[in-house]
Amino acid sequence: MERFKDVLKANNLKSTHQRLAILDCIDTYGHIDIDAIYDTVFKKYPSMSKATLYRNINDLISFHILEEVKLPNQKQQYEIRKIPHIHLLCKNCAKVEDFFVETHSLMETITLNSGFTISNSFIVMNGTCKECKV
Amino acid sequence: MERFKDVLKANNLKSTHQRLAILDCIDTYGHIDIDAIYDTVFKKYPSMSKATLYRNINDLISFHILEEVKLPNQKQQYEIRKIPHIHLLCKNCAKVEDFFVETHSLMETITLNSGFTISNSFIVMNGTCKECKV
DNA sequence: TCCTAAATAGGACTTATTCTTATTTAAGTT
DNA sequence: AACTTAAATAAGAATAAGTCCTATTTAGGA
Repeated sequence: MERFKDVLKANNLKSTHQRLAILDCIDTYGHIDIDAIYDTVFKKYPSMSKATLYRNINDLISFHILEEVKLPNQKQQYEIRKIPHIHLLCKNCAKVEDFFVETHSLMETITLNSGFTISNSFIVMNGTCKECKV
Repeated sequence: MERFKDVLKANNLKSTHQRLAILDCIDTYGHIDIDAIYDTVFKKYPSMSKATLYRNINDLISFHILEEVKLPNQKQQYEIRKIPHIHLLCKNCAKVEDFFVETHSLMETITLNSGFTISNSFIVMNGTCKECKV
């Protein structure tokens, strides 16, 4: 929790209960959509309005504290910003797993052949996780 | 246009004017969001309702004739389904470019190290296109 | 403890999407 | 070419998602 206070302070944002609860919730779940955040935080702060949630999500994204996670055929999810990584999505159980892998050579190939200067990438791999395999 | 009639027929879907206009529009633009599709098709068929557009987009996706294109910080776009490819998004001019590149070795690395069985991937590279570079 | 800019609550408002039903149409059959 | 019918559409109601407004509250520095 303290780490989020520091992050907020570093961005001149006040550490309100709502904000901390939102960050804590997203951190706990790893990847979560807006309704699930609302349900979770609402249990702790029943007075919190949806407007507050939406506003905070948007603010935290623009301060690069949160990041969108866009998965195929799913509602948008959110995660705490961390070291660049890709997402593995299990088609069976819908679990989302972070995975750290070097993508430089792929980016280089693309840069060389496309003329694009690539700064960052968003990669989702769709498949079946260990647990769901027979 | 004939090719779309064939695709629809192969899926037992009727070739309505609206459907063909939607497919033609998406094909022309390459990547386009729902409002832009509406504006374009509406010019040709002012009687078309939004419900028809939404219904068709969803149906065409479930028949794998269309695919979602989810880009960072943007409204969802749609494209005609084609050979697997990745998307290059220019941060400057917002242009979306299709790019064909071999991703097997990356997928293999991930499979080996994660235990996931990967079936397909969604890759977006964010950067600056040729034309927007100085 | 005081002060003030920032943040929240709550509801109004707007935009996005889906649902419902009467009407129309594509396309196969005669 | 007319007939038939299941599929598709139009139009608007209904619902869901997201933003805006403003009076009140609060975090956090002095």
